[in-house]
Amino acid sequence: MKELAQQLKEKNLKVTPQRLAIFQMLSNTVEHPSAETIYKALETTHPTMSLATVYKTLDALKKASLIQELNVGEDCFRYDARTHSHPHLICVSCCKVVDMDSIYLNDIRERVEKNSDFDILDEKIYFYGVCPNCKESKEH
Amino acid sequence: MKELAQQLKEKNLKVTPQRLAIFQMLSNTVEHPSAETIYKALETTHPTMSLATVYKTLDALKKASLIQELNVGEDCFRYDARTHSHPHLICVSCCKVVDMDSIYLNDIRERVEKNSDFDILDEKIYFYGVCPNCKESKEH
DNA sequence: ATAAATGCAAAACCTTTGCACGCCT
DNA sequence: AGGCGTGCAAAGGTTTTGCATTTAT
Repeated sequence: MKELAQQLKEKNLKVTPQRLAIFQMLSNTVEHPSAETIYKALETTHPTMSLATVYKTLDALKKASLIQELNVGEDCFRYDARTHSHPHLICVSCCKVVDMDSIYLNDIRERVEKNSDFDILDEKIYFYGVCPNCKESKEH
Repeated sequence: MKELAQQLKEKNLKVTPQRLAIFQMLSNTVEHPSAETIYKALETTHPTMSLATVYKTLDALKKASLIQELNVGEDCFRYDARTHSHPHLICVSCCKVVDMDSIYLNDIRERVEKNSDFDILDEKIYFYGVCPNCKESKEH
């Protein structure tokens, strides 16, 4: 994987400790955190960083296509450093958001383009259900 | 189509002029309006109706599965009286939201269930692109 | 040097909530 | 009488904005 700082530079974004910390945190998690969650996770290592900076950074990264924003139907956005379009599975019981490998739906964009008059640029696919963990706990 | 009032009654929702107006407005449009848009659209016929009532009604209809809530990535929700799960096409240029016939993606839930350990209950599928109208105006 | 990023506070925005009043049975 | 729905105002929560200061290049 390319150095995160390098990726920022290529998009003409100045490399600041705050941006690196946020980008790195997002790159190393599978949790799809919200702005608030990111802010709290970095509180100990970056105690002076403000929530506004988190929002501004997420906006910059999003516009640079270095991260993507998720809308799973909550009151806030979540963020994902995997920018390649892929479906997400959301557990309605524990609210966990899990990545799904996009290969299983590889052909659907093509199908949509064929059956609509839109030029498709992007897609967001969310499946809601019960995750394996929660299924198990319900059985007990 | 079943009478709207009848549908409300079946869900143990009292039939009020406000609820009927909102439900009817949603049933007769393909525009996927937001709460604010609904409120403004009904302003002339129901001048005393408050925005809070719109929100409360939408919540009641949603919980009764008479409408569904859409998250197309804007700052507010949109609503759709077609409750059968179907993909939506969003024009990134004019922000129009269009229904797509779900038959074109009939098999995907099945595929997701087969390739994940989730029990799938619902899905939200959004495609972002340029609609025919906007494609045309860009060419000029 | 200078253009951009940060941090703070305030504002904006959508949505929810509390409560009194009204309506209908 | 009783329970629910409405409308108003206020509150809540997330996100954005303005501005002075600091920082990166």
